[in-house]
Parts: sequence; structure tokens; C-alpha cells
Amino acid sequence: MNDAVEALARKGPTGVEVADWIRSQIRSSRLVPGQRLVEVDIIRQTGGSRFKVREAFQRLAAEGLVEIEEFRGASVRGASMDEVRQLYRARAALEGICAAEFALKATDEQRRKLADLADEMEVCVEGGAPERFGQLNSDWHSLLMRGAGNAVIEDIVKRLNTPVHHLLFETFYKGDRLREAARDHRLIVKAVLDRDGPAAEMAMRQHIENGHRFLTDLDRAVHHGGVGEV
Amino acid sequence: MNDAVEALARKGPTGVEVADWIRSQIRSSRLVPGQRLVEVDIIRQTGGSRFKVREAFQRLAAEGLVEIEEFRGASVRGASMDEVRQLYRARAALEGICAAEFALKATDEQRRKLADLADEMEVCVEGGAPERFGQLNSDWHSLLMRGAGNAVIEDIVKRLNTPVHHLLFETFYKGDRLREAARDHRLIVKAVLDRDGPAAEMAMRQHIENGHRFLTDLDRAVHHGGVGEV
DNA sequence: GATAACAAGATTGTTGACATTTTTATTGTC
DNA sequence: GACAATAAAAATGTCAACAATCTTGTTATC
Repeated sequence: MNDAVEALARKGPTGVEVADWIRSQIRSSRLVPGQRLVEVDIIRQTGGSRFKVREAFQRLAAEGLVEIEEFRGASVRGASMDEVRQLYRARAALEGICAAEFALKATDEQRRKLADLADEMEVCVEGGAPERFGQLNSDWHSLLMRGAGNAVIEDIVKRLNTPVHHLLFETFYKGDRLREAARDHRLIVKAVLDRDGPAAEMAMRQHIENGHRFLTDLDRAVHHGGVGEV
Repeated sequence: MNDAVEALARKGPTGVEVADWIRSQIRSSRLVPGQRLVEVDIIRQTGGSRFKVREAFQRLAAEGLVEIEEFRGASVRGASMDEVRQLYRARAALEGICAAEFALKATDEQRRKLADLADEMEVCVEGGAPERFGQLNSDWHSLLMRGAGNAVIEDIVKRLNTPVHHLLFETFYKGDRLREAARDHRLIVKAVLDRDGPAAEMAMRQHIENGHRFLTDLDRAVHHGGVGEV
């Protein structure tokens, strides 16, 4: 909120800030795949000039988050189920290697923090607090990548997630996903505390793979071909 | 060249085309880290309007390839040795998993093509044709990722490479890097032909790691702290 | 009522002009 | 010659106006 206030105190938000705003709207499902991003609407809602809004569109297009068509403007890009598969495969590889690295070189404090977050999530599972679980989960994964000393990977993963964020939110509510995820986390934390790199990597890959399988099953149940595909 | 001709036949290049042009200049070391990208210069050289050039800057900034400072414009971003390490770690993870996948599910034709390219590269090593080796090497890695059925990873890796491309070019000329790389490729191809996923993954990770070590040694020899860092 | 042609409105693409800031060149002083 | 102050030039940031295109609503025709 600090940034937003600061932006308003000045004349208006920068292109980067507008892009962040749009990204947050996508994450919270207020903007869904296929939806058109009309310039004037964004201007009204952010206070940014047309110039800044168009800057933001270019940046988001480069990230692959929006699609720009000539004379039709920007719209939120969706991902096909096949692209989702590729996304998750990439995440499994990247976060897997971070887990291994974390297990070998994280500080004691980082390890403890990782375990604590996992414990908190378990409480959320029993107490039925999926939103809080989602936030903790995001923190947990970030901590792991940061502790592995790889901000580049952290950045990539954050971008990879955005196209399916509107789904993650829903999926956390349904089925036994929370319980399963908590169990996965427990395995990873154990390997980390044992300083067992390969085990941590394998457990992390399995964890991501489970998330993907859950998404696939969900999609098959709803039985439309793509996930927000347009 | 086809695209460039087409662009000239029309009124001028699009923002994406200007971005591609800048990227190619960086790849060929005609633009080096720290160098400022003056709008009028780009306009003169590409024929694009100022509008398009600024679009291109935004896209490249989103990719992390250029840096934009207020009232100072865009400049080519360099990478610190620590960032290079993170980059290579990410590549090792991503290409490693692609190698494993390729070994399991590539078509016979793709396998043969992979082996053929490796053979061609060996010839280049003996014949002393490093530029051709570089091209073949790029094709080889692309083929592997495409054959693994993961265009998302292919895209990420391409971006990851750009900030160090001006180095790759030099490094191919020096020392025994070519010979070493050819040997690595041989190991990977063997694992692929054996349909041994884990072996392919391990060999690929080692290959990327070797490339990183070579870069590190080179940097230590030249003994300045960063690689095009500004 | 369905459809096609047309017109009005909405939306995006592009350009040029001007404001702001940085960079470079010049001058004056010691 | 070194340095600081100043002015000129260069470069970037911003905006408003207009052009090109798409979208929507209306009318005419069958």
C-alpha cells in the first residue's frame, strides 16, 4: 500500500507501477484470461496517463502476460493445458535445484524459518484458512529460492506462476490439495534439515508435479479444453 | 533477413522488430554492457519511429536486458559474476530436465538429428571453425528443448543467455573449451540414444556447469570483478 | 424476424510539439 | 593548466491532437 500512496502523492504512477497493478488484478482474478484491457479503463482506475498505461502493456506483453493485437489493444493471455504442463515442468526443475542448494548452504536461521512456515501452514489446513495458507505458501517458496541464493530463479518462477494464478486461488479451496501440499512440505523440510540435497530436490519435484496433477484433474472434471485459453 | 526486408518494404519496423534488432546487436557485441542506447541513433539505424523505439526499450527492460533511468534513457545491462552463476544454475536445471525428457520421448528422427549436429561440431573443433561451432551449438541446444516438448523452457533459456552472449562469443575462441564441449555433447548424445533419462540429465548439468566454470576462470584471469558490470 | 449496408461511436496507432533534465562546451578566475 | 560557473546543445519525458481501425447500433430490404 505504501507504494500506491506514494504514487498518488506524486502526479501519477509510473509505467512499472501500472504494470504491477494490472498484474495484481490478474492474480486476484479481477482480470481473467481473454479479457480486454481498455486503455481508458486502466487510466481511470490507476490515475496513470495513457502514455504510462501503454508502457505497462509493452512490459506485460514482453512477459507474455498480455497479448497485443493491432487496433484491438491488449488482453489478458491465457495458457493452454499443454503450456501449463510446460510451466510446471520448468518450475519443478528450477525449484528442485533450489531445494537441493538450500539443503546444502542455507543458514540455520533460514532452515528454522522454513520449518516454522511449514508448521503454520499445517495449522491452516486443520483450521480451514485457505487464503492464509496461500500467502504462507508463497512466502515459503520464496524463502527457499532466496535461501538458495538465486534471485534470478525466484524472478523467473514468479513470472511463470502469474498465468495460472487465478487457478491456484481456486484450487486451494477444493479437494484435499491443502493436506497433500502440507505433507509434501513436511518431506522437503525434513530433507533440508537432514542436509540431504538430492532428497530435497526429489521431494520438491514431486511436490510441484502433484500441484500440476491436481490442476489437470480439476480441468478434466470441469471438462473444457484449456485453462483460460482464448 | 527476410523480416528486415519486409519491414523496410512497409513503412517501418514494429516495436518487436526494433527490439529484435537491438538484441541481435547485443549478441554480436556491437552493443556492450553499460553502453547507452540513444533514441536517435537507434532510429537512424533501424528506420523505426521514436514511438517504436521506446516500445522496444520497454520490452527489453521487462526482459532485464536493458536498464532505463529517468532522463538518462536506456543502456545495456551487464551481469555481475554472481548473477552469471545464478543464470547458469537456472540453465543447468532447465536444460537438464529437457535432456531427460528428450531421452525418453524424442522421435527417432530427432535423436538422429541431435547426434548428427554433435558430429558436425566435432569436425568444427578439429577444423578450427569456432563461429560455425557456435551456430551449431545453439541449434543443438534448441533442438533438445524443442524435442523435449517444452517451448516455454526454450524461451526462458534464450533470454537467460542474452546477457552473457558477448562473452560466449569470445570464450569459444579460447582454450580447450570447444574440445571440452564436444566431449560433453558426446556423453549427452550417448545417454539420449540409450534412452537413459537420469544419465542425460546429469551429463547436461555437468556440461552447463563446465561452461560456467570456464567463464569464471576466464574472468579470474582477466581479473576484473564483473562481467560487463557497470 | 433475419440479414446486409451503412453510419455513429469507441478504441487504438502515430505524430509532432513542447517541457524537463542531463550532458557538453565555453568562459572566467585563480 | 585546474577548476567552478554558466550557457548552449542534446537527450529524454510528457501530452494533446489527429488518423486509422474496430465495434456497435440503426435502418432498409427481403
